[in-house]
Amino acid sequence: MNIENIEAFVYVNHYGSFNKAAEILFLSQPSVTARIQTLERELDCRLFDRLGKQIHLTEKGKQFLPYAQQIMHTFQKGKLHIQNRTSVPHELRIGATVSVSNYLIPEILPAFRREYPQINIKLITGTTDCLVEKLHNSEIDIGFVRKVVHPTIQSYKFYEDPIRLYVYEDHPFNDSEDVTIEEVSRQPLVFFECGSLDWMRVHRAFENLDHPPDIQYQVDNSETAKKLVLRRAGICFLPELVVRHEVREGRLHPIEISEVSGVSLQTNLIAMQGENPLFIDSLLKIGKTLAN
DNA sequence: ACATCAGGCAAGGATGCGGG
DNA sequence: CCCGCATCCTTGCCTGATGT
Repeated sequence: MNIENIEAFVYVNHYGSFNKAAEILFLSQPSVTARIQTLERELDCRLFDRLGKQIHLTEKGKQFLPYAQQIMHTFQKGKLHIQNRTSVPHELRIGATVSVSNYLIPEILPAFRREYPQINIKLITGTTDCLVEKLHNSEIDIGFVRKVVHPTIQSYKFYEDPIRLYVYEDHPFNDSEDVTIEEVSRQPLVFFECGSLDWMRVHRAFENLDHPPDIQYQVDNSETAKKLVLRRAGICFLPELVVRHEVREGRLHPIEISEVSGVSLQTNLIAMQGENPLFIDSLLKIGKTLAN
């Protein structure tokens, strides 16, 4: 058995391309082909279906993949363990937006540390643009940001946070069946402005009305917005993560508004192309558990 | 010295896509 | 529909490193 062949298999599957995997592994593409073929000979089965330009995992490939990932994972952990005894501890520098830092990071990092107890984590908070720049300057290894499209950056959908209207404990909307955007517009509103494209849908919901919404406070900080609602200064559209504890304690209540149903705030995990794939895989797995 | 193996280069076949 | 081009993977051959 050869760890390099398994590594090639994991990377080819991850990138869906022999070429891309070769680039990442600093090999020529024929070498990757050779590694996959060697592994296929060793396992006595085809791992990929080559359908013209596209490749797909075969059934056997799908069955083998979790074992291959496990081997890679264990190897990486072992390597880190040995390295940590002789060199400085490994550090992972994570960049995150303020809201991710406040609400997602505390949920993610304990689980991540359980997987990589040897890794020290450094958290850097900033805006999406600022974090993208830091990633390019190698000041951070990975980032949790809003949507980013850039040729040298790999972006993964990490977490989708539904946006709902939240009201305080004894607000009249708690007893209403179907609250309309028209009724919302007549209530004192706290407007949390986060600048994301998805957020524009909340704006547009008010545009069709014949009068403007009663926005009494416009704030750029979700924590401030939430506290204003808790102090009954108004009601507010907020991402679910921001108010999770208050909803659990019964201090805030979500109200479904059909005009803005399905609106959510997307958090993406970004890294430079091909870097830190194992950490990314682990974090994406942790991200999936958050959604449940 | 020879065998073996990994990896690179170049050529070739297959496929996808856009334009005429 | 056909053609040209780009892209992707495979194959054959060569080279260099390493083991026997």
